[in-house]
Amino acid sequence: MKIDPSSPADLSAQIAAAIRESIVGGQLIVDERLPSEAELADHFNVSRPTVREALKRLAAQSLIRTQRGATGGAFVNRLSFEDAYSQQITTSTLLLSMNAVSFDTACEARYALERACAPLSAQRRSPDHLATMRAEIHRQSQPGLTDEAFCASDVDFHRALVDGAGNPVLSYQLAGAVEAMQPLMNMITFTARDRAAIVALHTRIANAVEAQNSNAACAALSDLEAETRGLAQSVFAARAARSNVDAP
Amino acid sequence: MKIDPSSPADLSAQIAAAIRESIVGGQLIVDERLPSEAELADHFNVSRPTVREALKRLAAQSLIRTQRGATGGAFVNRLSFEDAYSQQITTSTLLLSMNAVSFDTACEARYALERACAPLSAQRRSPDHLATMRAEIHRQSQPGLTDEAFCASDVDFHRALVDGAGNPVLSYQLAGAVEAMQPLMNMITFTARDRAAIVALHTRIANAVEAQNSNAACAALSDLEAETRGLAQSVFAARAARSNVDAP
DNA sequence: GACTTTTAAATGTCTGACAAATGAAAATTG
DNA sequence: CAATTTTCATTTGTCAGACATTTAAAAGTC
Repeated sequence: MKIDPSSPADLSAQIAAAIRESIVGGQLIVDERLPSEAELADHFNVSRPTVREALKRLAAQSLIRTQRGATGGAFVNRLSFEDAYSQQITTSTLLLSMNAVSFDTACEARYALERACAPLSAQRRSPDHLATMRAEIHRQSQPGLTDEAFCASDVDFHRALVDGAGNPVLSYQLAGAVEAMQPLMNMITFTARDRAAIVALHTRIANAVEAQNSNAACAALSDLEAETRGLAQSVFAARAARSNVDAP
Repeated sequence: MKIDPSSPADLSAQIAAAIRESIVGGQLIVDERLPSEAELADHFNVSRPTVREALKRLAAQSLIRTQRGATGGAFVNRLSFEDAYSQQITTSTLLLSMNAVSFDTACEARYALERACAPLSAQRRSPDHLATMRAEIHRQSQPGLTDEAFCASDVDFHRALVDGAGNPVLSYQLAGAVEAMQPLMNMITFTARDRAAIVALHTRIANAVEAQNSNAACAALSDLEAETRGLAQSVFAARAARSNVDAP
């Protein structure tokens, strides 16, 4: 592990990269203890604050964890699915909100991915997943539900569908696609009729999954995609028309 | 933006979380300049090194960038697709390598997701994507190619397939699934016969995509999945048998 | 032997300082 | 006056040294 002191890049960034390579490359294994900050500072010929900045960078990516005390130090962290989920969601959400990704593009990606899960979910879904889907459908039918609560329930419904596939890697990959859509969906006002249509489609999906009919599930998902995109389009069109009148 | 000095969590972690919330929540917009380190230290009642550790955490997630000089400082960063890709790949790779995810589980997820892209790719692929796929197939047919180069070419082929869908969000989501498999694939030794079978399947996929036949593309992908899983199974079985003899 | 105290090692934080980069203002020059 | 150069203030990057806090192991005590 070497760094180049004459490089224009920050020393702490270089050190973080060097250690990261060692972890990704397998030279440092899970739960192994890194040298102490003082030893690292010595090794890289930098000061302790610089080493600390490097370690904080790695901690931010959940690559290491630190522990105080006599036997403390920095340890290579086992990246849990949970940590990976939340990183994935944060990244996806920011990516969509900061890059003027159109609603259609995000929606298309999300439903394409969900249709990839549907056959597996239809095949393997547990009673638990079905129960969650039914419960969320019921919640969505309640009158007086705020738009945000409706969207949150929508996310939970789709998560149950994805988790039903019983493949944690798939669940992880889909987490970003499903959750990152929520802020976009929150921009939509759902009328009672819109909600009824969505609930009906959710019911079709749940029925298809329960009947282990993957074709029907995919078809229902496609219809839901069309419904969602149409809904968004009319909302955005109305908004654009209004702003044209307000500020000609 | 407030922090709790009596909390057991690191101050730098708390400060990072507070700023992150402001970015994700939209209080800080892209390219906006954060207060200087000295001002932040003042605001949070901590020292500058502590603030710096917090900022490095955010920089590690590409949430901010820093610039030196008179008008320098920390700026909210527009998360580029490129940055998001590489974060996604790092996270996915570590998740697979650290969590004893079976080859089958990872493989199933990957091909399920690719089949989600295939219809869109068949519909929209540009001549460029087709050319890349053909070129990689040609490279894979070269004798004397190392196993690692073969795997790298495999990844490039599949990336072209995914990018053919013309949906950057989909490409981003798939990047992790495709690239994270490479280390697992690298554990396999490909015989000439294995390679021929894979090249034949790749050709079938490319032909189907060129003919805009999404059903054929999905079918070929399913066959490739079966081929890959079978291959991995026999390799791992042979390895297990050998180690049983070596160390009874 | 069980309990308490001490101690050493490690991270967490602070203070103060200097170096280096950088853009803007001021001074200089044609 | 315009163009160029110089100066300068601001800000991040780095360093050195110190103290606080936490933690587990070692030493001491009953």
